[in-house]
Amino acid sequence: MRVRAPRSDAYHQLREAIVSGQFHPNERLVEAAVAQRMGVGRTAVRAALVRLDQEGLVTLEPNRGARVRHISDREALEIEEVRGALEGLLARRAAERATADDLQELRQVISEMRERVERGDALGYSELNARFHQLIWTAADHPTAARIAGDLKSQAIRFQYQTALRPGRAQRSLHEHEAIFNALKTHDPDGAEAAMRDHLAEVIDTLRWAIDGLRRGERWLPG
Amino acid sequence: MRVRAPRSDAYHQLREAIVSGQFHPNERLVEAAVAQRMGVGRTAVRAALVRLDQEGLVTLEPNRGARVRHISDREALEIEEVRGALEGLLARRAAERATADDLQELRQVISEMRERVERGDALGYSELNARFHQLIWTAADHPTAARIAGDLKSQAIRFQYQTALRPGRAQRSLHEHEAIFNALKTHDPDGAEAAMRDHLAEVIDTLRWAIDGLRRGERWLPG
DNA sequence: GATGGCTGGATTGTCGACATTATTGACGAT
DNA sequence: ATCGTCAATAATGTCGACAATCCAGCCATC
Repeated sequence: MRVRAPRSDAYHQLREAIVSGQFHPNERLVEAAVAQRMGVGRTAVRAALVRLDQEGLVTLEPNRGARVRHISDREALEIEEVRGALEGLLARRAAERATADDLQELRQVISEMRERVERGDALGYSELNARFHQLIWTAADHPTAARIAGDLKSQAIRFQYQTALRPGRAQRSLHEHEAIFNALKTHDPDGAEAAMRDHLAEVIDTLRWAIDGLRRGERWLPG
Repeated sequence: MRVRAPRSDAYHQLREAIVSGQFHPNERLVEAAVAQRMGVGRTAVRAALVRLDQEGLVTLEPNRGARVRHISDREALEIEEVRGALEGLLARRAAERATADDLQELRQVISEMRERVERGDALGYSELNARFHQLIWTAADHPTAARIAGDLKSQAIRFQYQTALRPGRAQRSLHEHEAIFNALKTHDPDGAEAAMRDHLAEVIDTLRWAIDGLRRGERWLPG
């Protein structure tokens, strides 16, 4: 088995840079500049841009180059809706086929989440949140749904803080996750899907609120 | 407004060729050959292949070139499951916001479908089926979900005959579509989603059956 | 006969050069 | 001042050539 080149390849490097926010939305990505910055040829950058365009992280206009894709508020909500539908499916499947090991790991994550909430560590909670969902994807064993859900998550990443850091959100989120876990534990597909959909519906509501708030000029971020 | 170049571009041409079955699954796509066939340069073909790879119609292995992606039976089922989830969402939204015009068009399609079923025109029915779903996407006004559902449909196209031409399938399919339409007509989101999910679940069952049948050597296609 | 390395042909990957296309800013006419 | 024209510049799009890689068939060896 061959170990893949760590991350010298342009696609992963550029993808990481975009997802981690090193480029602003709508920022232009000039091929030559990007190529130099990552120490690869322009050819590789071009290929990466095409992929990222198809993936929705970049927009590519003929003869006008590439920009980091700007996700509108409306689109962010759409993305979360689709994620809700997909994660519902994944939760259902996970409830059907989760192994004892899967459940054990999930239990652990839940308990760590509880801890983080108690000490008010919203960022740590957010990481565990991601981990929780990923464990479900693994248990569900449904590559098609998982791949699409992953792509969507990357696109919406810019909005995650607007929900995660909302005061009081973590507590409710924890309850929702516990409900999901309980359904998985008892291998209850309908329950798991319903709990997951409830959860994502809450996220969407929170996001909608946050967006409306921002639009009205409200400021709630620390600092 | 600018009219886009009809289809001289490699991506659309190649995509069309693959979706319409001019290349077999697993067939190798040699860049030079494809380029010549479509009268474009190798560069354009390369770009097209990268896009199609990301889109799931082609697999691209480093240094080993491109092949038409072979969708396994298992994956076809997965794709239909995801489509079910997405189309459920779309149906829900369509029920919420379908205009009188949308409903009028849908009514028309349904009545043509009825006609086709009566005269046993399975292929004509299949076309109307596609049209029906597309009208729902339009009414739902949800670009994100519609785009993804469209991509999935392209991937699974090879399997559509295995359900559509199954004897007796058309009648039941018609009933299911009528149920969906009734829910849309009364602006009943829950009902529309449920009806759509039932419909896709039936499709999946049929597909599962067809696959098992083929595996046992059964032949049911005309000719 | 099976195994393992070698070689030639075919194919993909990359680079640099150049053509094509947008964009910017200056300049002059109205 | 405003608009349109036009040249200068910067970036993208395309091509051909070459390097790197893979693969099939051949041959020597056991």
